[in-house]
Amino acid sequence: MTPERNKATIFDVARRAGVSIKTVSRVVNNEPNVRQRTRDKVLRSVRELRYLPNAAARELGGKRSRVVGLIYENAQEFSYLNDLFNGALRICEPAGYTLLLRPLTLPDPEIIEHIRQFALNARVEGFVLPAPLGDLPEVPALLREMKIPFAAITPREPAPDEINILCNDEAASFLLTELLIDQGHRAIGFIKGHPDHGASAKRFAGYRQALKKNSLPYSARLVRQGYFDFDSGQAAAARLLDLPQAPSAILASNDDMAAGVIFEARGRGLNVPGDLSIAGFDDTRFSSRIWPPLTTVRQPIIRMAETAAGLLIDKLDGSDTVKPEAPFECEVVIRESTASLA
Amino acid sequence: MTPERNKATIFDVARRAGVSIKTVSRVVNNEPNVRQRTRDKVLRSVRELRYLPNAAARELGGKRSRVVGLIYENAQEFSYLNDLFNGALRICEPAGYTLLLRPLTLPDPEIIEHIRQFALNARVEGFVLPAPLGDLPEVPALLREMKIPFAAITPREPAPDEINILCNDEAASFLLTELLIDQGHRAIGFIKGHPDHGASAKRFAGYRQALKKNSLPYSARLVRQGYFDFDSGQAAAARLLDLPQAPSAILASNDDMAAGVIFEARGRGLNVPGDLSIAGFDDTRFSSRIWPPLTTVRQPIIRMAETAAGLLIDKLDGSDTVKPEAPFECEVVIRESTASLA
DNA sequence: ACTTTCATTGACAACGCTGTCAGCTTGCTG
DNA sequence: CAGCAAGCTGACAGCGTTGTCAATGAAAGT
Repeated sequence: MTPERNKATIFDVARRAGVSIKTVSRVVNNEPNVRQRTRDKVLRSVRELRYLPNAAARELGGKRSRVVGLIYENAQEFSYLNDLFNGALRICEPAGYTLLLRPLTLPDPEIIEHIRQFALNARVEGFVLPAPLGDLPEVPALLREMKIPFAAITPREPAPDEINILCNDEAASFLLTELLIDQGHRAIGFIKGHPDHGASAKRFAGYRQALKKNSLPYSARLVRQGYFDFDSGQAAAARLLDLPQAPSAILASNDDMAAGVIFEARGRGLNVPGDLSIAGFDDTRFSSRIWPPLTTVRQPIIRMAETAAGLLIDKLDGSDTVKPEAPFECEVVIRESTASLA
Repeated sequence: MTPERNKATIFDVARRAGVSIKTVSRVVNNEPNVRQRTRDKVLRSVRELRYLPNAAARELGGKRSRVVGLIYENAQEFSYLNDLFNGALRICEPAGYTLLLRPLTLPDPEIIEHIRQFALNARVEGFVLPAPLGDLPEVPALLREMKIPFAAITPREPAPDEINILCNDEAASFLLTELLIDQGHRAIGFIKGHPDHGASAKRFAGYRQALKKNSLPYSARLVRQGYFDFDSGQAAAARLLDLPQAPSAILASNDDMAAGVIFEARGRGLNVPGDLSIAGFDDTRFSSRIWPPLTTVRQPIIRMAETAAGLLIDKLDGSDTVKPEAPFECEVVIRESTASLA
């Protein structure tokens, strides 16, 4: 069934270069102890024959599959997943690694078994582990037990000696809240994110800090629990707007929920941002395309995914240097869903 | 680097079952000519040892990689891609196939080379080929030349003897247009989709048919070219609304463009659907979450992807029966962006 | 009972690479 | 100039399957 492929094998290359197959192997794998002249000869031969090592033979002989797994929660924002995948792929492909995706549906009592099976079946050498999976304690635990390295993207509790890609959510939330305060808002509603996501707590913390720094009272009535989805945002907004002293601005912990807030406000005939300012987090594809376009915070997901994949591959390739990365900077994007209090 | 894996090999299974490795191989691969009693013995042994065939050895020995490739245009709607991937994965995984994704950015003069490299590097045995890639003549041509089977999803020109997954876009477009006509609209604007997509022509054809059937005049001024993206939808809407006799309803060839139309209408202070009815195609994740929720058409993408992957795998596994599939039915979803003409 | 036929089974050689280890060169050192 | 370490190279044995083909067993025909 498999169509005809690149026929050249390591033997062909070796014969043409007048060396042994082992030497070709050394050159192809960038191993030391090959004279420069020999190396050149081999490389020329490789080029001329368009030699491509057979991955199956490589794995069988060498015990390395060069497969990186990306597991993710299926309910995640598509644009987040897309950025994640594209970023990781951009690194894996040129490095000769295969990137394999595996969606997971939460909550899932058998999630551990699913991941284990995936790792075994696909012979995954290392995982990219985006939020919120890195926040479930059992997932990192499983990978440690299986001795499979992973790069966690925005985990709640970054483990030292492991690869962690962080982002200063808290600072961004602080800035966004201050923006609203600067615009004159005093009663600022806040919709929390899903409690299983590490980011939720950080975003909430930034909100509280900004209130404190600006000597505004914190009122629990102005804070509602949401779950990162549109519906929970809408429901939370409904309850906030029903308040006797309704907020003049609402900060939602992501854009999906912020869209829900806009939806609810519109349904009540409220003018956004005239009657209600709304801001979110994430800057998804639609954030700039709903009416009004959303003030939000953008994470450099693509670069974060690239870095995650890059560090992971370094580790798989045997580099022992564990350089802790500085957190990535979020960017506040100001659009038309927020305005000064008249 | 590779962590310890399932250690049992075919030899272990064979020894335990008291047969030769070849017999185990036959059983595992569902080959004929094994007595039922022997088969049972082997299967029990497989279960007890939790035997999992080593994919690398399998490929090396047998020339079959069991890799299915899914190439797609990176600019596609995320929810479309997500459904595509999830549908295909749902079939591939249990069938023992690996599903590999490869985004492509259009236009790309080297697209052929990119696909060729991907097919070679990843040893892809068969492709799932969603629109609009199946509509570029060179892509199917390349795959035919490489003798790699593929399943085309909604191709413009379905080739006989190949796997084609179709959908009655035209009929759906017809229904949607008639819906607007029934609501009393007479001047109905239409925004065409990207000319490289086969679906664009079909959706336009359905629109024209509905006008004709209802004896409404066709006016080229009411038709604008779009490119399936938000901005082109907004721009087209601007020109339609600038018309001396502006339409009272606009049908956009997808929801992204319809969102652009809503955006433009809002910017002009128009009330949707009071002053302008708007409908789209695709029912993306946000179609029901913008204000007002969009009347649109939903394709059963997941089922289409499942069918595509299923038929492709059947073919790869050597089934020769080429059963032509009936087109999938689209579903018109009526929401609040359309209303009767006052 | 004696072929003949076909279903069933097994022995063994690929498949294309990497790991191991031994052997051959160099270039120094004393 | 012998002696030795380090650099370089190659021979060869796996790795865990599947493909091929020969051997065996059972059923059927004469």
